[in-house]
Amino acid sequence: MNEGVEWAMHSCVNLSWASGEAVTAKRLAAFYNLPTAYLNKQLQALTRAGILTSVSGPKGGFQLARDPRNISLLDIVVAIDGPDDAFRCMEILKEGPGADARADYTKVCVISQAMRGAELTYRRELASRSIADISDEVVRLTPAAPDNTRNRFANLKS
Amino acid sequence: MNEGVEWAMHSCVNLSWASGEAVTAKRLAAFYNLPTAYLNKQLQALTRAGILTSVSGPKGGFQLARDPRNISLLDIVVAIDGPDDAFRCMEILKEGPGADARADYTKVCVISQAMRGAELTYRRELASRSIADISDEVVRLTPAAPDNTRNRFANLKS
DNA sequence: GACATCGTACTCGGATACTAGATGTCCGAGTGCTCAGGG
DNA sequence: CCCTGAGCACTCGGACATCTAGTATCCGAGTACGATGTC
Repeated sequence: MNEGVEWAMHSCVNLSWASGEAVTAKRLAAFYNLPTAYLNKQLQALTRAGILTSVSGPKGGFQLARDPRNISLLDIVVAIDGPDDAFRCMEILKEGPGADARADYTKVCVISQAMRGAELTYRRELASRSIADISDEVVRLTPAAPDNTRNRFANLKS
Repeated sequence: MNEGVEWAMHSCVNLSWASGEAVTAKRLAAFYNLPTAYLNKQLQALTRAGILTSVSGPKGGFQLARDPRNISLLDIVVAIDGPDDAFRCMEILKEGPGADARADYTKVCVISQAMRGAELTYRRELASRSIADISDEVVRLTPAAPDNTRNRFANLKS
């Protein structure tokens, strides 16, 4: 899995604490000491997926496009890592004996079904957790986190 | 995910129908028109993982090392794709404000927890399905499959 | 005729190239602020 | 003093290198069969 997924999730949580202000890729990257240009690339992907909105120019930056409750972890994974399943059925059964060239072995093959089923539970789990859930849990553990984040962003403004 | 996982699973199911005879990588590859040497590499990985046993020389080949009921799909995924989770927590929080260098953010980070939880359900699902389960299901749908496979192997003996 | 030994053919095993995708970087496109100039 | 417009500084956006890991291949190690020669 793409490493940018982790960056994107943390950045989205931080953005949920930015109280509506646009935050630049530069500051988001400085927060965790990440390469700015590469993080920017991931943020672009989130923007294309409709998770973030972006504004160019001075006072520009990124912010969440919708309520954090409506942004699931799956949304982020799909945006960064693509919609394809990890297990790709290449339909090798079509080369085997008694194969039906018209059949869709992605659906018919029992192994493909089992793998798809497992990935489905995985995705359901990720779809059931939103950025807001993550934020709430973090706040429960360390209530000062949002303020710390805002202060950090303020200090990075120099 | 490594493409060899699919090959390995189909080959294990076929081996479960080989009635104890060793099958060469050459024949297993010819079955689905796969590159022999590369499939051999995957079979080696299965052997190292203790899923298959291998014998060199004439009348050599591969066979299942244990009862198909005790070979889960997860075993195969781990053998081919490695034991690492897809999501690797790089502990970027250690670069953030108020970080504790001694803490293990793989365990502490809420995002890491959520991702690990999702992958856990995924692995549980795969661990609950054995090669024997797959075989049974295939036989239920097409009872002639094992015989077809044995015949195919016999015809490939030339 | 029977046995032992050598040779041979066949298969697994790991070391070695090749290639695609992830990682990382750079420059152009777009936008709001600032400041100068004129009314 | 206020308004207008051009310049500028800053940021996003996508095109361009680099590098790891998956893909593919080849040759050596190991083993059983069979042929051959001898007793």
